[in-house]
Amino acid sequence: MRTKLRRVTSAAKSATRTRPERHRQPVETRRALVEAAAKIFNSAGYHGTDSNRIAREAGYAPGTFYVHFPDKLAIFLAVYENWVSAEWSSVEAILKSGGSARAIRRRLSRAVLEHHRKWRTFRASLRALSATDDVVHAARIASRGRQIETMTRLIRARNTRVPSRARMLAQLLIAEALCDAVAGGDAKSLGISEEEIVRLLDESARDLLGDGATSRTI
Amino acid sequence: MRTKLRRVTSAAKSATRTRPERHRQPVETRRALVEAAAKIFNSAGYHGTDSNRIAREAGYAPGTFYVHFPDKLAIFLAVYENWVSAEWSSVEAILKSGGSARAIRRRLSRAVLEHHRKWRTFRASLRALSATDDVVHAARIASRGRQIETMTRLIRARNTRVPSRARMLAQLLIAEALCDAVAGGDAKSLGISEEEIVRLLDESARDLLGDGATSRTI
Amino acid sequence: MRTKLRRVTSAAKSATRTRPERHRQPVETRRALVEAAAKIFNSAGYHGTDSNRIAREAGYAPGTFYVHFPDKLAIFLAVYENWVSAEWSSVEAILKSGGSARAIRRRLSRAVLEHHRKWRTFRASLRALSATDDVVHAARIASRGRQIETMTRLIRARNTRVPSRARMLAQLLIAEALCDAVAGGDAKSLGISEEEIVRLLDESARDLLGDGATSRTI
Amino acid sequence: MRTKLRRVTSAAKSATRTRPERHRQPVETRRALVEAAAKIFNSAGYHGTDSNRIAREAGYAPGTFYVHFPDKLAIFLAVYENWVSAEWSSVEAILKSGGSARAIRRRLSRAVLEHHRKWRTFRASLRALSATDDVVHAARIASRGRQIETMTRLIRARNTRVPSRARMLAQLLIAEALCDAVAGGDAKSLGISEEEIVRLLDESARDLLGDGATSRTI
DNA sequence: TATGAATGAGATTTCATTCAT
DNA sequence: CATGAATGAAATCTCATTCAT
Repeated sequence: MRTKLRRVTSAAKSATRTRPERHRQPVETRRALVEAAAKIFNSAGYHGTDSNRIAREAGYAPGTFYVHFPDKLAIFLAVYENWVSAEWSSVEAILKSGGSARAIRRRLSRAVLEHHRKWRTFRASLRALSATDDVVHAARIASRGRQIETMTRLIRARNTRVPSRARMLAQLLIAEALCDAVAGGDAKSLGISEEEIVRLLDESARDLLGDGATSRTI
Repeated sequence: MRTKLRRVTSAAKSATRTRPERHRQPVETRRALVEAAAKIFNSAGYHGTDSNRIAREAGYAPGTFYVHFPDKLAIFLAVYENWVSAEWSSVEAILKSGGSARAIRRRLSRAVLEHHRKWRTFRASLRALSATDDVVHAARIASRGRQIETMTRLIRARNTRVPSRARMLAQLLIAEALCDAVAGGDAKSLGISEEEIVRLLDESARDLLGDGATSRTI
Repeated sequence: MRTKLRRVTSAAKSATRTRPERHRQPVETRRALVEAAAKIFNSAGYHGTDSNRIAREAGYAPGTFYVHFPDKLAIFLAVYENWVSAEWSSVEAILKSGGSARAIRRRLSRAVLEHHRKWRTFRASLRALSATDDVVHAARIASRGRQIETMTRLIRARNTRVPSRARMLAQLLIAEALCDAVAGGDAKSLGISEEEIVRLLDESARDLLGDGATSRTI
Repeated sequence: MRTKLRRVTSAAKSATRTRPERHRQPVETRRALVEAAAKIFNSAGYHGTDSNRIAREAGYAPGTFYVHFPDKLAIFLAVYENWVSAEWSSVEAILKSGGSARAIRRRLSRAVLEHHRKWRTFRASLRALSATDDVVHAARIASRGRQIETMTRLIRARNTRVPSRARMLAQLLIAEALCDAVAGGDAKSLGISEEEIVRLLDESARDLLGDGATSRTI
């Protein structure tokens, strides 16, 4: 004796809507859409997100989405860009903040980890798309390039010796991998202490940011 | 008011069909489906793959898919399992092969890298699904656990000191991250020599498999 | 590795399409869908009807169906509701019309019979679904309740003594059963005169609506 | 975070199977299939029943079904025939049993009611199919004819005056309708006592089977 | 007769996208 | 710009039926 779950076509939705009193600035609309998209992509993944829902969540009608973005992929890339610059300005802020090298490195690890924890699902979608879609792949490569440049700039600003590009890329990749494992709860599920992983992450960062201690790392 | 609609089985079609002589072993059919699925998942990603196509590619009709798997996710997990055991038996074979520790480590790196290069897209889908779907996530965690056990066993067999589980997990993650970057062509696109990345990968493996050289790693 | 598959919107098709000038009132669309559904359910039965056909028949694309109804069952229930209220407003109209009790009763019988003749297949599906599906069952019970209330109201308005609820339910059931047999052509096929059945129906109604004649019924 | 319910392809099923040690009499196989079909049709309805399941439930492979029946409809009709003769032989048995007319009538009402309660869903499917499918419709008419003949024979045997065929058909229909309402729990759900409905059913039967009491009917 | 793997047509449903207002 | 009803291609999944053994 089966029965379906009726889709709540119009009731519940208005509860979620923000509808910020009909803001007429296109920039604002775009921003709202990107924000909503980021949130949904990050909880349901790219393929679990539908463009109508993005619009609705941002307080707009489905059609509005296509006024601002040619397609779903475009807004995904916009979210990506937002995301990358947010991460790096936060990194930059931390590096500019005072304290010992060790303190800074610690703050950095925490921030990066937190960032990954927060964007876990979005990042997973990014990787998957990147393997399948040339445009996303290119965007990701470009972003990696910019990450390495930023890293170079930051390290240079600290008067430390700049490592090879390969070394920097590796560091980015390792940081991501370890952060993901912690953020995704993998370590925990495997009975591995998150602290130990974080410590390994910290060690691996030592060389790059240099603090005089003996690098005995990963 | 008709009693039955006789299905008009179009004659022409059966002429075109390849129909691989109606294999009658379900195990064989299942294997063929998994094989086809692996191939397609790995080129189009999970969401770019449809069950009808898997069946067709394996030489069967759409319905046959559902005789052997309840849904697309089930075959994805089956592919995953295949994949994991294939990787580890190859690793084991290499470790059992003769030669110096360095030679073995080198062969290992190459093999793992090759494996990642080959399964790049599949793995990306795996990660993405793992972030969204509990079953996949659980399967992945379980597999990681087995990977660590296998690693422990292999290292112990070599009479080397067994590192902490955290350290082993980190090594798995790092290897994957670096391999992915090389396999995905990221390094190349960024003007970074793949060899250098491979060298870093090799160094990071040294500690775990131990070869007496000074570990001056990542 | 494609970014997007542009859908090739075949030109020719839009020429053929009837597209009833894109009615823009959802209410109107819904009505059209319900109307089409009623018609098809009533000729092919619930299981012989598919949602795409309903949409097409109403002049819409398949997807439009799901904009207005979550599934086939929902539109079936909508049709049912329409149907019940149509029947009872017609009954009410007849009871309000002038003439002797006998004349009214006769008109009533004819109307009810006609109604059943017209909706024979739909009603059969309703019964079948009601035995299998809890939601339909509940809807049917609810509707029966309302029918009894309406009946009570109508009888009371005629200053006749209101019979027991059991008696009223029985009357509803008997009327339906006899009407169905006539409407379905069962009587005829069995060499039984429809008039005689109608007369029995008429007699059985006498008590309820009261006309002073001796009730010598079924 | 969704997950599917895996279909238990081969485990649970064997539990249900009767597999009566490979009975090789085709008659026996047919009987087992009809029995299983009756059971499933009656719980899931015609459209909710699949031929593979019938076979499995009877302890056979899907193909076996088609050795004994040309299609699903054929077995439905076979079940119907079984059902009708079962009902009438039970009626006959009761009428042949001793006791006062009143007692017999009472036993009869109970038996008929019980029969309807037991076969509620099957009968609903029968009606629905009958509205859509000519073959089923014909079978039902034929069966009705036989019912009326049997009724005539039974009444004649009791030396009571045989009513008109219309009257007998009406009685069949009324009995069915009232029984269904009780069997389906409709009366109960509407706060109507089943006993009262049964009493009305009993009264309506009085005339036909005659017991000298004043007919104060429906 | 019985088997059971395979079939394939077709129904249900989704959702990125369009377009007239 | 914004709207939102409508679109329709396509994917998932079912199941009555076949056929080689």
